[in-house]
Amino acid sequence: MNTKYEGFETPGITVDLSIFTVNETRLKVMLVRRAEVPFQGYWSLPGGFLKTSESLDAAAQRVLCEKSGVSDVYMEQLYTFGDPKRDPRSRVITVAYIALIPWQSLPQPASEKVTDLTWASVDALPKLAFDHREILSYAVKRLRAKVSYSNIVYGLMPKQFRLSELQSMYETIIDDKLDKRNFRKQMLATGLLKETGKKELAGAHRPAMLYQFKSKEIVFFN
Amino acid sequence: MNTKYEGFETPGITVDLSIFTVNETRLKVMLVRRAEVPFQGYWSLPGGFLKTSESLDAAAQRVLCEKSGVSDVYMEQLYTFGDPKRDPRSRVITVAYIALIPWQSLPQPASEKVTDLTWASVDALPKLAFDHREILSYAVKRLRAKVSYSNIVYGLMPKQFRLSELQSMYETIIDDKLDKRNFRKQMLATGLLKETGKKELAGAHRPAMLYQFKSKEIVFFN
DNA sequence: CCAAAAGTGTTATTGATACACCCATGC
DNA sequence: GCATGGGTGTATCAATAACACTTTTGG
Repeated sequence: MNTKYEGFETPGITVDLSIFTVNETRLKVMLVRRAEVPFQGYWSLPGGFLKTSESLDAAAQRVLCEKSGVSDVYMEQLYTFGDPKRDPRSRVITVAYIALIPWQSLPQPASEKVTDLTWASVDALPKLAFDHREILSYAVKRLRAKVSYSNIVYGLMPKQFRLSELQSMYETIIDDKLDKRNFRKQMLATGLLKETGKKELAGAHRPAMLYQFKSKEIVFFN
Repeated sequence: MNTKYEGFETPGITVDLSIFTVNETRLKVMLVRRAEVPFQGYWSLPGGFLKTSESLDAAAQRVLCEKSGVSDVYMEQLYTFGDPKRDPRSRVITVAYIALIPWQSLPQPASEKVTDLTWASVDALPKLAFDHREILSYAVKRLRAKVSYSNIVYGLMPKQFRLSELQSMYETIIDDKLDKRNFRKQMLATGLLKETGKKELAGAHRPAMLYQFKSKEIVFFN
C-alpha cells in the first residue's frame, strides 16, 4: 500500500486546467483526447501529475505551455477536487486551474490531422473523463461570475481591439446583450483603457478607434 | 524516495483550518500549539493528514470536530498551498478551509489549564508555524470580502439575536462603523430574517426584538 | 446611394447615503 | 429622573437603465 504514515495516504497529485478562449462568439474550452485507460478515447481537461519540487502554479504553467504553446496568460487556481473515487485506479487529488487565452494568441495547429485536441463550446460538450464535467461547470461558473465584478476579460482580448469587440466578449461570456452606449460609458469611466490613435480600416463602414489596456493588472469593482 | 510514478511525486496531503469566531467584538481564529518538530512549541492552524478513502471535506470536518467539538457549521474550501519548501521535512500539500462557529456554540474549555489551544485576535497574532500566516491572511481576506456580498455572517450568529448584535458582527469583521437605520432597513429588506416574537429583557433599557434566519442557506447579493 | 458598423447624450428610475429624535426599561 | 440601548423616516445624491439618430466608410 502506498502510504507514508500509518493510516494516512499519499495520493497522487495532478493539476487539471480549464483553458478558455472565445472564438466566433462562443466560449470554448480546450479538451484533449485520452490515449490511455481509464477513460481511453474520452475527451478530458488537459492536466498532468505534479513533479518533484514543482509548485502547483508551476505545474499548471507547464501543462498550459505543453498543450497550448503559450505562456504569460491569465491563470488562477480554481478549486481542489479530492473525492476518493474520482479516479477508478487509485487515489488522485487534482488541483484545478482556470486559464484564459486570446484566440489570436493561439498558434494555428500544424496540420489538419490534429484530432487529439479540440476547442469545444462550453454549451455543447462531449462526455468527459473522470469528474471533469463537474470541474468544468465550476470553472465556467467562476468565470461568468468574475467577469461581472472584475476586468478579467483582459485575459481574452488581443493587444488592440475595438470597443465593439470588447462588448461582444462580455456578451459571449455572460450570454446576454448589453446596451452599447451604457457599455462604452462604463468602460471608459473605469480609466483602464487608452486609445491607441490607430483606426481599424477593414470593412465597408466607418473605421473604429482601437483601444488597449493601460496595464495587465486585474482589478475588482464594487 | 517516495514516488509512485517515475519522476512524479506523491506528497503528503493535509487539511488546515482557519476556524473563526467573534467574541468581545474581536474576530478570532483558533490556534493550536505544536507538540512536535518541526516548529515545536509554535502556534499553528489546526490541521491533519488526509486519511485513506476520506474526502477532503470529510477530513476538514473531522479536524473541525476534533478540535472544536462542534459540527454542522459553515465551512468552505479556501485554497490549496503547495510550495515545495513549505514543510521543511518533506513535500506536503495542504488544502486550506475556512470554518465559522458562533461563540455561543463553543463548549467551554474543561479546565483553565488548556494551554495548547487558543483563540487569537486576527490583528494580534503570534508567530505561526509553516506558511500558516500566509494561509490565514488569505482566509481573513476571503472572509472580509464575502461578508460584504453574502449573508455568510449567518455562520457566526447564535440562533436568536438582536439586530444590534448582527450589526456589531458586521462591524467587527469589516472593521468599520455602519449606520443603524440603513443597516436595519437593508437587513429586513433581504427577507432573510424573521421576528421571533420574543423580546430580550436583559438590561436597563428598552427590550429588543429577537430575530432569527429563515433558513441556513447562504445567499449572494449583487 | 446603399449597407454596415461606429459613435454619441439625455431622462427616468433605482438604490445608497446622510442624518436626529423619541421609546421602554432598570435602577 | 436618568442612563442605556431600541427603534423609526425623509431628503439628497449617485449609479444604473432605457432609449434613437447621425457619421464614416466601401462597394
